[in-house]
Amino acid sequence: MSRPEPAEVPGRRQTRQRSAVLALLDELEGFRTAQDLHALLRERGEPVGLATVYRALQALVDDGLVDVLRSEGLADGGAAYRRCSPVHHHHLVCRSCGRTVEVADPPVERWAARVAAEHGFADVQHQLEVFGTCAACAAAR
Amino acid sequence: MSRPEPAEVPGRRQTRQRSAVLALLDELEGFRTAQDLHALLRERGEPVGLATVYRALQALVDDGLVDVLRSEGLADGGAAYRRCSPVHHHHLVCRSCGRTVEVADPPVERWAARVAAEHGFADVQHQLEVFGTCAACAAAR
DNA sequence: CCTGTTCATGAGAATCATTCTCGCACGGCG
DNA sequence: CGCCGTGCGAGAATGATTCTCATGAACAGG
Repeated sequence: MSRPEPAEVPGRRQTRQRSAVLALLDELEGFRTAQDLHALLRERGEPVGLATVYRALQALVDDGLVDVLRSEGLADGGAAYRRCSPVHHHHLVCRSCGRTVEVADPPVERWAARVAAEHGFADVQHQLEVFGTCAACAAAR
Repeated sequence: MSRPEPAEVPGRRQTRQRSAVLALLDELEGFRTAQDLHALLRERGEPVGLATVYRALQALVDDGLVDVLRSEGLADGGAAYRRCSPVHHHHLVCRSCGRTVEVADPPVERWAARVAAEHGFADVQHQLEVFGTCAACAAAR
């Protein structure tokens, strides 16, 4: 109950671990699981606790700096994270190599809002992910 | 209103438990978790093992008779299942009561295919879910 | 209808990702 | 410089899903 700042970004403390997580995400191109990121950090000689990685990722998601993916497009049971631009967008993800392209789509935004309104739904939000096999992976196969 | 003749798939045995799961799903309108369905079945006096519910649901998903939802729009950590029409469609889900409306959207289909093609992606598939608060729930609040 | 083979079932254990607990260390500010 | 509160880390706890394996039911052939 001693929470000074509710939903705003309270001055997140700058720590070595948090910076390391963000820096790592900046270098990676596809979605990675928390466990994955944790393993990568240790390999790099950045000892970070697993719980800390989860905490950092949640904070980053809350701050809108990272996107999370829970679809079955990847391995089951694991949420995947990726550094993203803060503006609303969707993802085109390679099923095979995980490479991701951010795409915007104004028409879908409008469509979602309209359809929701037609059915009496308010406070609308939506999720759209497109999966496929990228050119490189298709060629390799 | 709907034919009581579920698509029987070769190699799939018809058992009391499997029928019970499918019958239950036919009556429910929203997405339910596996644990939820398990509890409901026991209440109805249909003793079914939890593992069996999971197996039945997976089989139904494989056969395309049931849709699965893994988004964070609902209860945390749990996949939700729902009886669905076999044709491609998307869902408009009430965040509060779980009521679901199936919606079709040809424009999005075309858009997804086009965007994927532009980036060299093949074998495309997509997922789109819209969450909101339905009229009834908004009024109740 | 009867019987054998095979696959499904069920109870509980195992697995796996994620979250929580709690004592300790460190960042930031006075 | 020293305090206060937040972040950290290791391991335990949680909770959903999957696996194991002995038993029983479903279908096919006789």
